[in-house]
Amino acid sequence: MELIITEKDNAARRIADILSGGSYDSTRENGVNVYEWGGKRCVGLSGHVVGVDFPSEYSDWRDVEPVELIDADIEKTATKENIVATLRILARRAERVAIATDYDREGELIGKEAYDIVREVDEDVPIRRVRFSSITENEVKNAFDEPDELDFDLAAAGEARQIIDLIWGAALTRFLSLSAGQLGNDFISVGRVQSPTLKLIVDREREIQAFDPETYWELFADLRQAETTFEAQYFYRDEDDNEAERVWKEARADEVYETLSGRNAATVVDVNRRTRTDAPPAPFNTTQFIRAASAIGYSAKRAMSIAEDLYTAGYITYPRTDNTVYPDDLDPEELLEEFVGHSTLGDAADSLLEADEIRATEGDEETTDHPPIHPTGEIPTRGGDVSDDEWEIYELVVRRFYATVADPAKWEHLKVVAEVDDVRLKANGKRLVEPGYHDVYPYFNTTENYVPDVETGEELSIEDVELEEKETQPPRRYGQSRLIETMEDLGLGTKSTRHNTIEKLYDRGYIESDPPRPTKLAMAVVDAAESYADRVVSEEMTAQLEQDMDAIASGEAGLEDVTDESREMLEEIFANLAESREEIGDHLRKSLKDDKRLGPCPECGEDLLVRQSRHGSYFIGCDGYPDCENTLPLPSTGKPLIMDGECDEHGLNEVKMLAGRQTFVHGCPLCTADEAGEGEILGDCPDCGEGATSPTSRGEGGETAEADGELVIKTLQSGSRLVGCTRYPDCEYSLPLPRRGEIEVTDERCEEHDLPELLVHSGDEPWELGCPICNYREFQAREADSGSDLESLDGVGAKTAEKLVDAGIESLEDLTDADPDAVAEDVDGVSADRVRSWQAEA
DNA sequence: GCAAGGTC
Repeated sequence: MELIITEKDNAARRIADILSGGSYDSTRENGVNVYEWGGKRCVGLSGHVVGVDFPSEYSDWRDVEPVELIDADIEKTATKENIVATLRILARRAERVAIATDYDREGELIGKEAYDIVREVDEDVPIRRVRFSSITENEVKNAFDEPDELDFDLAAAGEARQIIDLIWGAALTRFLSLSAGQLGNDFISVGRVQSPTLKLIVDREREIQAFDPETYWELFADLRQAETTFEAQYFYRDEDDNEAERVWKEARADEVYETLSGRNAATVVDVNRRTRTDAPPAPFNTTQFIRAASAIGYSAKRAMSIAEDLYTAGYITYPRTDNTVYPDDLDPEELLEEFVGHSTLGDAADSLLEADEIRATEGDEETTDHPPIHPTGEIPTRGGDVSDDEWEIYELVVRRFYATVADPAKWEHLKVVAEVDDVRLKANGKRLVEPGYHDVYPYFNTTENYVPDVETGEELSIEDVELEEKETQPPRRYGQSRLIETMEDLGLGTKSTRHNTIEKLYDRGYIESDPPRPTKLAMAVVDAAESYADRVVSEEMTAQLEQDMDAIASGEAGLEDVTDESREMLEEIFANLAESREEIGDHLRKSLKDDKRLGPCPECGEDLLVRQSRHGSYFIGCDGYPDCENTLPLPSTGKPLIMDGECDEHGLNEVKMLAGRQTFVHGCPLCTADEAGEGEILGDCPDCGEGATSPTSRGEGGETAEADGELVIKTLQSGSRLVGCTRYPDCEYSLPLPRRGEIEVTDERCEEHDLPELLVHSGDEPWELGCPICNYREFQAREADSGSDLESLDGVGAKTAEKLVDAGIESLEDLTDADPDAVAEDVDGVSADRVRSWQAEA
């Protein structure tokens, strides 16, 4: 029997299909799929099935000095025991083995791990390596016709990385955790990838904190030609012909304002027209996919999770790839034909097929493991096979593929300069004269700015002059997708790990909110690392490791050379660290407290801190405990986040409760503690409260407890409100509330649902909303209707429409009336420019 | 209960 081993089940099935001509049988052993046909068995691993770790005598953090880990043995142990067991059984019966893991460095290491498992049970069976850059009939058959040998040097390069990452990560993580007394769940982690990533965020925050805003002025004038007016901006040109719009001296700004206001016409002195070609984008790699998904409102984690589901279901190709060049075997024309006749994606495919020649764009990176992300041609049904969110992501992938085979777009730029005495005004017009790929890929901003045709010498009347005082802005925080792009540029992490690394920073309490902001703890960890172990917060460590791995792979260096040198460097770091252990610990402990501090305790003046009870629920307690027993309650939904804003009355920071889509602002905990309405318990949750029968599991160990959900009024981050369950996200029961007006909880109770009747104060007369459940049906009808016409806009799907509705924009009419900047502020992932383009469309 | 890298 010949045994074929692949990196994942999906690849095993496809290879079996190709080599067997579709005639394979599949069985399951230990929960692992095995595909068999004519004397062959094919089994898929699940990535790494063994992992490196220290022997068990090193596992108690308090018993082992972290420095001892540097020279500790490192063992390989099975992490996927069922797969390893299956592999052993199959290997015993194999006469030949072919390793067909992914064609990249990590794939070679995973192949070597399989090799070692096979060798344990059979010293002699021939083991070959097959390499192919895509799973297609040609490539796979050729690879199996000419099998190669495993590249042990390349695998050793990967092993060196494993060893170095483990030693540095574990030793430094334990050191910091022990120094601050943070053991158990709240340990303080450090790593080759996570720490430089955290430093990016921390450095940006430092710039923001050090930023000193400067005042400047900008001047605008509306110019009119016949019936059309357009906006022009004052600018000056320095000796080097650099143009600048910002005026730094108030006197000069006033002077220009006087000149413009005192005159009623400007003379056109220059008209400049040019066309610009706007090339279609390259195929999607993971990073660019995440970026595009984030522009339509998906977090990196959510985008990847949906892409993985779409891949598993067979609708798109493998979502973890660096490749931006389609392989030769992808025939774009054939793939386009799959979409012909489709209700929403068909027309675009038709129009693309009309071209004389279909050629795809190419990016800079061509790799051998997986193709760029593209649709497979298998099309799901919206609302049936896939949810609205999944469809939105699927459509993005399809349309990106369309864009890569579409024509470039053409813009016409028109720059007009007009003068009033020595004051120059400029208007930049742009028109999309040939939409090209924008027709099939509506995710980019295509806002036009209309400036009429004017001629040199023409007189334009000045309609309106504005002088605006502005301030320079600090640099912006990294958004998740920008962070992932920067990581890629710096070589940090891989296509498969970057988004996980960011999640890890959230989990460790290093960053909060979105875009991520560093906690005090994060600042302290980066401080400490910069002072004592600069390497581990620098991208240099990865760059050096890459070089070392290349040296191992090419045979110029041995694994031991590289790991020994790395161990020596870490020894030196520990020699310096030892004396400063207490100092570092104090700084970390202080920062941990700063992250929890709300302000002075009204009873004793010590600090009020966010604390967690033994059961896991959050409350506010005094640092003076046990002398001061003052406490304040917090809502039971979500995780508290301390905001910058302070309550004028009590001097305490306001609190926001983070709970995904049900995130809401709780406010000053002292004000809200005795305030009626907000946070007040209305009654038991019909889904999971007392009286509801379904027992729900919670807490550690998964023991079941009596359900105890209660309904409260929440104000979400977006400002909209709802009646939701305190056990969200475990219980998602919710009832809608009107967007406007103050809600009063009355003493009347609905007999049927045992909930209070609600009164809404908006306008002159309060109106009775009544029992929120009784009103649900009416609301449902209203909500179902609202927002639906928004989806007619280019690039607005259910998800975006929902977010617009949350922000108070329920119809095209609302959208037209809205201020684009305010909308961009309120709605994640929507830019003011995009709003303007919708307004133009509406 | 440490890392980073696969995969789900």
